[in-house]
Amino acid sequence: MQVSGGDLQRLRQLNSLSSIRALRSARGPLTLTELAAETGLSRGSIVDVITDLHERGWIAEVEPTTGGMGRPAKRYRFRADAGHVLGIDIGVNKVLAMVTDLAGRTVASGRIAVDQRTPRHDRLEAVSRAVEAALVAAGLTPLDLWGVAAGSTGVVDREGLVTRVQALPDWAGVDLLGHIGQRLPCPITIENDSKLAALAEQRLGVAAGVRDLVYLHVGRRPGAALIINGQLHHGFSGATGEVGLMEITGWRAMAGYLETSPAAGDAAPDAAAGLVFGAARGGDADALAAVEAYAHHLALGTAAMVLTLDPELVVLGGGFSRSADVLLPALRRALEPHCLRVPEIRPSTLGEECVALGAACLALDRVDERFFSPEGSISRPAAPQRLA
Amino acid sequence: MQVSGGDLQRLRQLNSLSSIRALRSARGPLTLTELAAETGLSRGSIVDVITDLHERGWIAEVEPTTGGMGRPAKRYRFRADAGHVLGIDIGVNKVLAMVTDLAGRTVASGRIAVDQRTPRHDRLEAVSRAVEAALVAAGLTPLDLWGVAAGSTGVVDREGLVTRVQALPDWAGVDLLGHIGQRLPCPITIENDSKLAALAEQRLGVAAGVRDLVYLHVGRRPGAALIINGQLHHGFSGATGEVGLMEITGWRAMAGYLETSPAAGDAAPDAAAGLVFGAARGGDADALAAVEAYAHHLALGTAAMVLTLDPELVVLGGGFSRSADVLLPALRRALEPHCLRVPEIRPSTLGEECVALGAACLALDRVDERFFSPEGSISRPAAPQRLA
DNA sequence: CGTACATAATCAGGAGTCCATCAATAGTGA
DNA sequence: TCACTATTGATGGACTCCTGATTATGTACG
Repeated sequence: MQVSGGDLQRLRQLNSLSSIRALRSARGPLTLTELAAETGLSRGSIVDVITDLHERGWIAEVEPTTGGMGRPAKRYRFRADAGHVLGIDIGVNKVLAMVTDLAGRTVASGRIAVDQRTPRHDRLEAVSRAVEAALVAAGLTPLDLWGVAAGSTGVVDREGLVTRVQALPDWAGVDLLGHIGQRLPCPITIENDSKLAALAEQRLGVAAGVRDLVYLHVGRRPGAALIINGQLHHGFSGATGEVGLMEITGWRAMAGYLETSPAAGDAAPDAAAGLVFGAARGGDADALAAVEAYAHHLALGTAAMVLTLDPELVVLGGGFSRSADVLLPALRRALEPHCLRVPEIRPSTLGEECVALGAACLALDRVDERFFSPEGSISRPAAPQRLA
Repeated sequence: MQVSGGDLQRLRQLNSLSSIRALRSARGPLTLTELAAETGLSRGSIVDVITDLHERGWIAEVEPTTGGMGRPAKRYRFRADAGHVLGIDIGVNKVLAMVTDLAGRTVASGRIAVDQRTPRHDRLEAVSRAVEAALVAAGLTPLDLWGVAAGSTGVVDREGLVTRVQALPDWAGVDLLGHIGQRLPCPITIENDSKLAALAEQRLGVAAGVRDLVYLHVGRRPGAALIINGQLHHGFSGATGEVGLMEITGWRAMAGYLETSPAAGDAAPDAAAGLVFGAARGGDADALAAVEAYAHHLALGTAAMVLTLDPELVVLGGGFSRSADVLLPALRRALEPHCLRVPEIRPSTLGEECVALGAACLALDRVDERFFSPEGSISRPAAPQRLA
């Protein structure tokens, strides 16, 4: 939107950008003719632009195909391996660092188990070691990273400070930006974990391409996140999707219906829900009642968000979403009386790596803003110069 | 974002755009030197661009100022009168059509009183006559309009169809797009009235420049609208801000606390609220209790939206906002127990023209997209050619 | 094996836009 | 009337893009 004209170099820069965009979003490599058609530029100009991009290391040539009529065309692809980003999930039970290339493909990862009682210092230490391991596995140094994003439980404000945490006793106020920034000299973003999971689902998962969605994290600690107009909605102080704080939704205690159900027997709290969902699947009356009660309260908070935003889709993520076959129909039934139109509800597909994946997506978004947007400066690439 | 390179004309187009943007957002007229500084272009290029725009009728020259040192500079301004848009408020009690220029200044308006029982056909007829009157007053013909937007009660879907109305018995399903389009040959947008009021407040009113806000329409029929990331949030089916549909908020009946309060005496329902707010202002216990009860329920729905979105601001509009001195503190108190952070709350400032003004803003946004955005085509202006 | 055909790459000429520079112009103030 | 100041106007050079013609490199077929 804010494109601000300029001189001839600027025009060349814009055309380089269209070419890179075309190559990035294309399925496979493209010929010069295809690129000309895609960008609307003439053939001669495309040749100029592409040779320039090739020299600067942004794109690579691919073997031409044989067997067609006429002279085989040179083919070019975007060099997704020209740079890498790091996505970090700082969870309650694990720390997962994941290196991806510029196309978002996972290259390597490092994972360290922790638990709810791991003290702050040790958890931060685990972050450093997981990052280290992922970098070693990918054969990269911190200097090769173009961006980093990390997800943490709790409310994360605009400055990257964790302001409010329930799951971890000593985690509030932790300066993740500072801790990670000490080790990695590149742009860093900190974000709430549910928000990153939502982003991952919208980019790579079950909500691919959906512009407005509500992500529900169903688990022992419920959460929610919003994607509005294709973008993560952060909110003024980072506290979006916190409808669970309203007492009348009953979100704070609703997991108790599952954990204290007779169907759970005397299983440990973190195993109870799975048992109850299993029993409900088998038709157990107690279990069905517990799921019904849980869904009733989940629906109260969900309805508040759905009625507010009128989203296209609701995505069910988090631990309990493994039992979506039981939970999803119950939730839909419980939503009916509240909503004008109950949106489609889909269970998450990305599994337990979704937060780290979402973090990588966010880091890639920042890279896009810096290098691949008209406001950015592909003409003066900071990192890729080192390719040459 | 989607700027797609191109040839030399394209560059000129982008530079024309920056110049027009600079002139539009400037306080007064600008000299060529100021324009060069603003756009980053060289002096010579600015001369080219500006003479071109001048010939095409987009800008006008103003008298040079005398009294300064050196040769007096030519000064140019954007011709806000190069085009006009129309904003229409199709309300329960009135139809208001308002002609504004491209800067959003009201040029003329037409207004026709109706009431809740006016049948559909007559209300549509009133729309036509109000538009006619506004155009006559402005000295324009339908061909001079570059865009129209109209606001109606009820849920408005993406196709401009009014799908769900409570206030007007026979209004559901009305084809406003068709009715207006028959008379006015230009792009037309239909939108919900509260949404337009919210937009007006964000552009011209008390929320100027705020990116995320919740607009509360407090009146006999409550409503809400959202502005997210600086843009009106329409939602998948147009039904955003409908938290009042949740029974537990009590929005459907909360106006009853005011209308049936002993402090209202036996005033007519539409006058009761004003009396009660007045009595509350004077300290009457019954009235205070009624306001408290009203605010309690208003806060339930508001909290749902605030917790979902974490907006920077809540704007209080609609009829009851005239009593914001009483209602606003009560609402803030009632929100406290629900919210992490109670956002700032401000009463609306635009008065009863706000829906029509918001409609004009929306129509202007569409004009901006068509003419003044990189995706648009200022190079091939449809309407302004007729200036010459 | 050689020729016809199809597609791609390359090159040259021409046009449009922007920039830097310098002289000319129109005011002010002594 | 004469300096001083800031703007205007004009010229040449550099860059990018487009068009059209020419050359290169593969397949198909007699």
